[in-house]
Amino acid sequence: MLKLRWNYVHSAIEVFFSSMKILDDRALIHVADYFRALAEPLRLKIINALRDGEHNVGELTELCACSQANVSKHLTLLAQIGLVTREARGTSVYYRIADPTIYRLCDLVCGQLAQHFSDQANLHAAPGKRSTKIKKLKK
Amino acid sequence: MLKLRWNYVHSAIEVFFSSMKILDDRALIHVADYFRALAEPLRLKIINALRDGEHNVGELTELCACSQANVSKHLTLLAQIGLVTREARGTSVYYRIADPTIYRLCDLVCGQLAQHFSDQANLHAAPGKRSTKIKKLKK
DNA sequence: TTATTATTTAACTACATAGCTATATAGTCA
DNA sequence: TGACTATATAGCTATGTAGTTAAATAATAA
Repeated sequence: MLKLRWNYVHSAIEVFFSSMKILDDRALIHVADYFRALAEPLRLKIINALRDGEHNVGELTELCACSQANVSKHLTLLAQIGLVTREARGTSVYYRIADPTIYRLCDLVCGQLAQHFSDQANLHAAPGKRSTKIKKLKK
Repeated sequence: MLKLRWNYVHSAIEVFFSSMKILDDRALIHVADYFRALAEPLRLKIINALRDGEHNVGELTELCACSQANVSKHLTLLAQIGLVTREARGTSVYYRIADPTIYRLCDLVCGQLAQHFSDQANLHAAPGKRSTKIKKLKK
């Protein structure tokens, strides 16, 4: 399974060396758009709910415990950016993850955050070594 | 070098299995905040400029070709979220990447976007197979 | 046809924030 | 001390967007 994911890592690193270092402003906008799609808790919740496979809008509304219109709007955005695919069947519309890469992104962030909070906890646990440089996460 | 990065991948995947599936709403907010920090072209530009090591605010202002106040504000945000570290030396303040993970994130997104645009190009090049489901990226 | 259900969309409000200008703060040197 | 430089911040405007409500659209069934 880990083997399976290797190609992704390899190609991603190649892309980085070939393009990331010379990213022009236009490309940065696309990358920022991609990250912005993941910068909303409800969208992450939807994405997380799609881990186990496709769901229709009603199911996702239930799973996310919010309004159906709101879920629909977020799904539209996710589809526009190519993160999910849309398939109408009967009166329902089923969405599924189009790009499993997002889970690797989320995993990396989770790992980093865990490390970050762990570091903070250690700093706070060590008297006299409290960090004054990094303020608390806003809000 | 690829070997070196392996531990990161492994631990990230472990974190995913241990925590991502049961992310509560509070955790989702933190993850979203992290992504939001990367959801701004200028911040990505700053991060990219820090690839080769530390820079002070003046240098970053020059490299990003924008106002000093704006760079400072973005750097403050990046520091708050733990992506960069701040170190005052003399009258200057030097920033450096605190979390190399972000480059792996950017690389993944770049790879995915390249794939996405490549797919779109192929779709547009194949008459009669044009996709109607996914609209163009907004704006 | 009408009724029903599922989804999308339009219109709106409230809020967050990017970028600007001007000012404040802090360190260095005379 | 004052002058100078580097950085941070306050106040402001404009823009984007999350969430809500209500209406529109689309597919199915009676």
